[in-house]
Amino acid sequence: MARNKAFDESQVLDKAVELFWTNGYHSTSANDLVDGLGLSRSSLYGTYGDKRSLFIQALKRYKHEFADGVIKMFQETKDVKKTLLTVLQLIIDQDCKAVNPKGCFMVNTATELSGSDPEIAKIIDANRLDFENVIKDALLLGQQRGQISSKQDAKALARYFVNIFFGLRVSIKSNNNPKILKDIIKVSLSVLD
Amino acid sequence: MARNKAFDESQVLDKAVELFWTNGYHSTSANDLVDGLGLSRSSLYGTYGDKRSLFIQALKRYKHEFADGVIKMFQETKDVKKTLLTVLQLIIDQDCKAVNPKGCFMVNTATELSGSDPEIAKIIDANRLDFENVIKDALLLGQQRGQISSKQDAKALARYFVNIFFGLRVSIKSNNNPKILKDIIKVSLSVLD
DNA sequence: AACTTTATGGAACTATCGTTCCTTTATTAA
DNA sequence: TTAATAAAGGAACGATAGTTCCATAAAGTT
Repeated sequence: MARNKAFDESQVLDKAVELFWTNGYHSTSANDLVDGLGLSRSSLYGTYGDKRSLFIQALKRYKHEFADGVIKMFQETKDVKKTLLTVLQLIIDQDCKAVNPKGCFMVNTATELSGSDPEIAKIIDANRLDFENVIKDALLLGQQRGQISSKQDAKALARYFVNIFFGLRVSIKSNNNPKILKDIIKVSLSVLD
Repeated sequence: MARNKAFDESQVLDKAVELFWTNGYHSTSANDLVDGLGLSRSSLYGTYGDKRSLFIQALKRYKHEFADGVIKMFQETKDVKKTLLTVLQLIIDQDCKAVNPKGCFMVNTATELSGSDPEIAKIIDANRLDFENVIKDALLLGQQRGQISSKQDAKALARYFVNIFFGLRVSIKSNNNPKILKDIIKVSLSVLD
């Protein structure tokens, strides 16, 4: 019937994630997208809609590509403290190697757009809640098994750990000194003892 | 010799803090500044230089107006745990009342510009270090007095608390539900027991 | 092969970006 | 009161923003 697209739609979306993640929404121009994604204006707008729409698609893809993997780790955990350490270590490793760390796409977007775009704020808080819930379940299991202290409420602990993640993502942006980050992780996990 | 300015230079800078704090750097246009500050383009550029220069002046003013007050609280503290609670409560109160919470100007700027502007990243990390140091001293004093546990290193604890602050500022941006924030604070402070 | 449909390339549009410049107005020292 | 200096107002600048449109190219259907 008609001509085929000359690009892989989801592959291009990955590049969009990269661009928006690195530079944020407002600092990524339509020209940057055309150059970075390697397709023409018409294909861009024809396939993904306008800039904001593409951004939202990229944000959702980020959730599936990165956040969901971490969520799975908590769902399948045998030792929640170990998993928390692994995830925290993962966050650090990702950005400590980098020359200028990207941080977390969700966190970056929260500070840039949550105040002005309620739809985007909703996506971000839904992601936050997913983490809260899965970590809560993992902590509950750990408490039942006696692997971690039961002194504190699992839900409160889960909220606390999500907050730790958020903080680390910010800390890393202006100072990715591993020593500082190691200190933070060590103290953060001590609430489980 | 010459005509006087028709505006209070530091009062206008306060308005600039408000604008950049609320909307960020890229989302605050030159027109927004002209409208919001209430002075003409020529006065704006003549007095503060270009947009980036004004932004940096606003960021530094924010530090003096807001951060320095908190720093003083730690310097004069008699009970570091109580002061930490007060400050955390202060952060929450500021943004829980608001319709769309502004978060922290430093944190917002870290995620928006630290990756692309090293000079600004330096200002932000200097601020972070100021907090780390003053909280560390306060914690040391608390440990010497036996008011808080000495199980953990004061410097590591201080780094941890700065990270908690950062996290809260992000958490608030997309969900300023006080219950969540209360949970976070409660668990966060438990490391001092 | 003709027709229909969609993708592509790129020119072009309006609006807005940050900034500059010039004229007019005000102030104060001489 | 005049000369010197700086502030204010606002038009205007070139550059870039995001987006649309149209002519052309390609692919599948009949």
